[in-house]
Amino acid sequence: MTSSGSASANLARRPKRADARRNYEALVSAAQEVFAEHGAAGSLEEVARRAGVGIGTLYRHFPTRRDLFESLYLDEVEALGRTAAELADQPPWEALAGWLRRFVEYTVTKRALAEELSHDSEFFRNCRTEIYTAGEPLLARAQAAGVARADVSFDDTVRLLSGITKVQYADPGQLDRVLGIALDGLRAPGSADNPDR
Amino acid sequence: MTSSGSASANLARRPKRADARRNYEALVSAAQEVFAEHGAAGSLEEVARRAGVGIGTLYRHFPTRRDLFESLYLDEVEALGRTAAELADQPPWEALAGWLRRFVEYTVTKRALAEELSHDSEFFRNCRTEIYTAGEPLLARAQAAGVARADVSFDDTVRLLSGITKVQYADPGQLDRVLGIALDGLRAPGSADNPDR
DNA sequence: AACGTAGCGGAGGGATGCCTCCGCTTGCAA
DNA sequence: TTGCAAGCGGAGGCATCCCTCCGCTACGTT
Repeated sequence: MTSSGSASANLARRPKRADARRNYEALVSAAQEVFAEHGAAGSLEEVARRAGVGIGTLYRHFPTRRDLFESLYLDEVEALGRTAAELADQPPWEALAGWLRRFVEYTVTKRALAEELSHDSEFFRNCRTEIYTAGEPLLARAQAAGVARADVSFDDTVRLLSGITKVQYADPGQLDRVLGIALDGLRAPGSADNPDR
Repeated sequence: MTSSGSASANLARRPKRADARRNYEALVSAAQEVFAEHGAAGSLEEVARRAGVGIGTLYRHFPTRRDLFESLYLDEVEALGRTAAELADQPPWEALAGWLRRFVEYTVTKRALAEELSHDSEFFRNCRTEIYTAGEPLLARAQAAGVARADVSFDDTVRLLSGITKVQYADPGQLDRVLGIALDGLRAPGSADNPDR
């Protein structure tokens, strides 16, 4: 199972022997660190090093770089889908804004995903689909309710937010401010209940 | 002259012998291509290859990677300064928006700059300063005139726009739309003359 | 306690990048 | 035309990364 994958598949891949699972987990979190720091081009040897594990071990668990990416992101992408479901009973704008905030919060530590999202691998095409399935209705609903501007596609939105995740900020507050600007730009011109500004 | 540099310095560096100047120019434009494609980590050997020049030649003209960056960006950063001056007689919002659009247009083909702008080298600190000197007053003026929201710093603005330059777009129209959203978010809530939406 | 095997680590070959060094080439001044 | 310094190219040493392979280790089972 190397390309299509859904949640259960990811779980099923977790190895069973105790030491193996320990290493697997160490690798995943080392990889998150490394890719967050250096982007998708981060070195696999550094990942192994940081996980305190031989390079051979990394390659047995993740025969290709892509396998490693999959394990990193599949869970999170699905969580994004769940978040969308949970937000369904919020008012349209709050639902959209909440989901987008979650989107940024998620990818900001994982620039590699955003980086890769435009690339053309089967796996990432699936991730894209899953994300779009989750988020697009939220935008549509907000637009239908007249609280999000109508001349914007979900794709536009994702790219805008992806960009936001890609730069470094002086402090978390700045990210919040910048994100606030973007969300505000997304808002329909007349739409009222202006919260905090 | 490897660190501080202003316009004339950059011009002065241009070599005089005909073949040398030819190579220098080929290198600069090859470097623009390569860094636009691969980001700041692009390979110098690829630059030399693409310029049709030996690697030794590259290193004589640009002893360090940074020297190469300087030559690429100094001119452009200064052009950004000049643009700010030219826009000074426009209404506050148009001046700000125009400059920011120019900023994006400029960096979008040169992600490397945005990438490096946060790093801590003397040269890029100078670029930053120059950019801030050019743009900050435009924001201040727009804020004073009540057409740009007041709770935003110029630094916030630059990061937002830097982010926008960092993702790939399906077509130029999309970049325009996304940029439009961002600029709209930057706008003061009540500010009237809504142009195109 | 003993054993079979899943799992481990890292040596090492191939590729690529960085940068230096030095013998050859060539533009141009006289 | 000639001479020579400025300029050129690329071989090669060093570092890093990718990925494979194989002898050793130790987990969990019986």
